[in-house]
Amino acid sequence: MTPRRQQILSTAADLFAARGFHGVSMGDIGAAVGISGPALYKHFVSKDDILGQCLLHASDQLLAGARELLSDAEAAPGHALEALIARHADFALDNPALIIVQEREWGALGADTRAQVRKRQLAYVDVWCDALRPLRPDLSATQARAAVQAAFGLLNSTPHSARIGRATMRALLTSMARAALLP
Amino acid sequence: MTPRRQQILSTAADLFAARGFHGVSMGDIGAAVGISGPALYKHFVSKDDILGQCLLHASDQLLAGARELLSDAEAAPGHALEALIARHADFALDNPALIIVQEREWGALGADTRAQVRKRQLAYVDVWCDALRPLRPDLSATQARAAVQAAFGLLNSTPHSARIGRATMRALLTSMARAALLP
DNA sequence: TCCGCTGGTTAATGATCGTTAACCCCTGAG
DNA sequence: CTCAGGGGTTAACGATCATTAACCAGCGGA
Repeated sequence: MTPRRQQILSTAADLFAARGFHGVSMGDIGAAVGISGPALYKHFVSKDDILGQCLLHASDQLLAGARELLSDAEAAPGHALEALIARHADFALDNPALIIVQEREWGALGADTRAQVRKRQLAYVDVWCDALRPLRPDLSATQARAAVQAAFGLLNSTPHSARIGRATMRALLTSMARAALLP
Repeated sequence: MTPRRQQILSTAADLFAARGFHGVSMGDIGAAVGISGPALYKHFVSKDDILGQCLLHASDQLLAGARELLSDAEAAPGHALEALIARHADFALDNPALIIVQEREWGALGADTRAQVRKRQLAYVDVWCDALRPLRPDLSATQARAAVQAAFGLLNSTPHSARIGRATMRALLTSMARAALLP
C-alpha cells in the first residue's frame, strides 16, 4: 500500500471518529491531507471505499494481533486472556480513531464489506471466548460472548477520557478488565 | 411536554442511534412518526433542536436518577455505588438508543446545548466519583474519573450485544462493573 | 356563527455533497 | 526525445437535504 493511501486512511479515520461518516465530506478529507476533493478518486473508488478500507484494516490488525499472540508458544491457558487484554488495551490506546469508527460506523458499510468486517470481528470475539471459557466454566457460550463484549466496552472507553498518562491508563484498564472477567 | 413531541424525540433517538445524526433526514424522522418532513417544524425549531432535546432529556434522566438515589436516606456508603451501578444498568438496558446517541453525537451539538449536556454529564460522573473514592482511596481524583468512564463503557456495551435475556444481562453487567471498580 | 390556533400538507429555495469530466504537469523508461 | 501514466487541478452535474412559504382542515371558545 502506497504511503499516500495510508495517510488518507489514517486522516479519514480521525475525521470519521470526530464527526461521523456522514458528517465528513470528500472535500474535508482531501483538505486534511493537502489535496482537494476529487483527487481522492485517484486512490479510492468512492467515499464508502475509504470507510471500508479503514474498517477492514482495523479489524484485520486486531484479529491478526490476537492470533499471533495465541500461536506464540508460551500460551499457558491462564496467560492467554491476560495477553489479549494487554494487546487490546495497547491497540485502543494507540488507535483511538480506529476503535471509535469500528464500533460506530459498521452500519454505514455496503453489505459485502460489512460481511467481511463482521466475520473478522466475530472471529476476534471467538478468540477471546476460547481464552475465557476455560477460566469461567460457569458462563454459557452466549454469556461469555456478552462478557467479552462488555470488556471491549471497558477497554474501548479510552477515547472518551484521555486525561491520564498513557502508562497509568494502561494499568488501570488492564486491571479493571481482568477483574471484570475473572471471578 | 405534548405526547407528539415525546413520540418524535423517541423515534428520532432510535434513528440517530441506528444511522447517526447526519445519516438521518428530517423526512426520515417525519415518515417514522407518520407525518411528513416539514411538519416537524411545528414541534421543533430545527433538526439540531431535536438532537439537543434528545441529549438534554437523556442526561437529565441519568443525573436526576442518580441524585434521587443518593438523597434516599439509606445511602450506606458501601451501597451508594452498588445502587448507581444497578440504576445505570437498568437505564442502559431500557434506553439503548439514548445511550448510543449520548456517547456518539454530543460533538454535533451547538456550543450552547453542548455545554448544558456536558455539565450534566460531568455532574453525573462526579456523583459516581463521590461514591467510589471512599471505597478506593488508592485512586487519585483523575484516576477515579477514568475508572468511572471505563465502567460506563462496560455498562453501555449493552446495545452492541443483546443476544442474552434482560435479567441475565443485567446480572452479568452489574457483577462485572462491581468487580472492575472494587478491589 | 365566526375566528383564530394547532398541526398538518405540498411546492420551492439555496446549500452541500458525491461523483465525473476535461485538462495539466511531472517524471522515468525506452 | 518522447511519451505514457500517475497524481494533481478546476468546473460541472444531479441528487439530497434543511428550511421556508403558502395554503388548508378541524375545532374550541367568544
